[in-house]
Amino acid sequence: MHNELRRHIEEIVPLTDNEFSLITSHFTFQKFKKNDFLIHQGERVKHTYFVISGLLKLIYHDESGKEHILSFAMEDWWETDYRAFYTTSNATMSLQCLEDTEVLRITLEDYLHLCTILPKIVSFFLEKATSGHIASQQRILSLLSSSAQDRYEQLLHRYPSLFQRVSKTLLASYLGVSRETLSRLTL
Amino acid sequence: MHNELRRHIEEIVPLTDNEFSLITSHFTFQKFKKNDFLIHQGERVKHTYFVISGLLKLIYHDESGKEHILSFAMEDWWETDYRAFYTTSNATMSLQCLEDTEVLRITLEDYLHLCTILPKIVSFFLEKATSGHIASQQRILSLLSSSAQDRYEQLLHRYPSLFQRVSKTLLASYLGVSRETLSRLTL
DNA sequence: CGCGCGATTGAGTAATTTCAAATCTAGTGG
DNA sequence: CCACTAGATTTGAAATTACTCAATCGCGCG
Repeated sequence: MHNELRRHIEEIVPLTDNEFSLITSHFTFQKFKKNDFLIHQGERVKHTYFVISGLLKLIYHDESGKEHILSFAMEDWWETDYRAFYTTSNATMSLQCLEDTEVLRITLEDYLHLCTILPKIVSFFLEKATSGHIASQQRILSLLSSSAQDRYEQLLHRYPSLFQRVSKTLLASYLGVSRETLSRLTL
Repeated sequence: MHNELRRHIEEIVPLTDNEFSLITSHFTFQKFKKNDFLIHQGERVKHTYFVISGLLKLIYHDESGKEHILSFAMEDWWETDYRAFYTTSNATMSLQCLEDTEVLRITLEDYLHLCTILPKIVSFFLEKATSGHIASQQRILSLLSSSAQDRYEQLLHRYPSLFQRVSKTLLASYLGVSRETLSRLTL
């Protein structure tokens, strides 16, 4: 069950068996059922999660109770409320399962410890943080400059499997439009 | 003129004089006039820029010619078209001066070289990439869940100096609304 | 067969955009 | 000191777009 993690890390930095067991010793395996919460808005965020299988949504409930989707997290994705995780504070978002999901989780303490004893993993995390930053910028760009129509097409082109795995209602709240508006788009 | 960079890096990782001169040898100082372009949409992106003084805007011109502002970059900020920079490809955005601006620039080659010979700088860049990622997520969150009104207040609360330094038109295109709409908001 | 969930459709309402005109402001030269 | 201009901001009004609320449709499952 750790093989996915090794393959994933080795796409960026090669590892010896010893290094990899050093890594796995910092992670804990955990299983969740559909609809379970990994992170609850308002509560302390202790972990970052690496998704082995399944699907998560990172969501924010605004004052009026409406749900906004910041991101989906599927196989090989890292997800958490990063702001809360790195500052050891309370979550402004929730992280919830859309399917039964298996993850590896790591605490901030273990994350920092791992970076100390295995410096090359820092390069890996840098690569991940960078690509995450780039992806977020692209998302901002599309929110600012593209119509809901175009954003929908971009999303489905990039992650075709989402169309199969999640409801239109959820896609709408990722795109930032009401489900009725999404429904009226002509593909 | 490199002192700003040293102070900035040492907020995250301490440096010896030798280490710092190693760093500066990888950067080049450059001055720009107001309205100059550091990056032109469509052209190759060779550098990441550290802003010593002045103010930049990272913008995207859509098909209809409308300008969208992804980010402002002021003193101590790092900015570039990151996607294009890391993949050595052409810019989808432009980076332009709103004021006379002084920067230190580094190429991807020098960036990677520096990471090799000075591993502790990787931790610094990781910290920057992480906080950049978090900031982008917060921006997405506010685009999805807050009214233009609230976003405007959040922006001015977070960066009060922007109100002095840039026109309302630019703030509007950062917030994702027309300048007329911004003008009609009651503060 | 009927229930329940998600998706769609309709109609009225609210918010934003667009285009145009008017106003304000800072800097310039007489 | 004042008039003038260029650029930025504000205001007005029509047109577009998206939202909300409600009703209907479609489909899988007990």
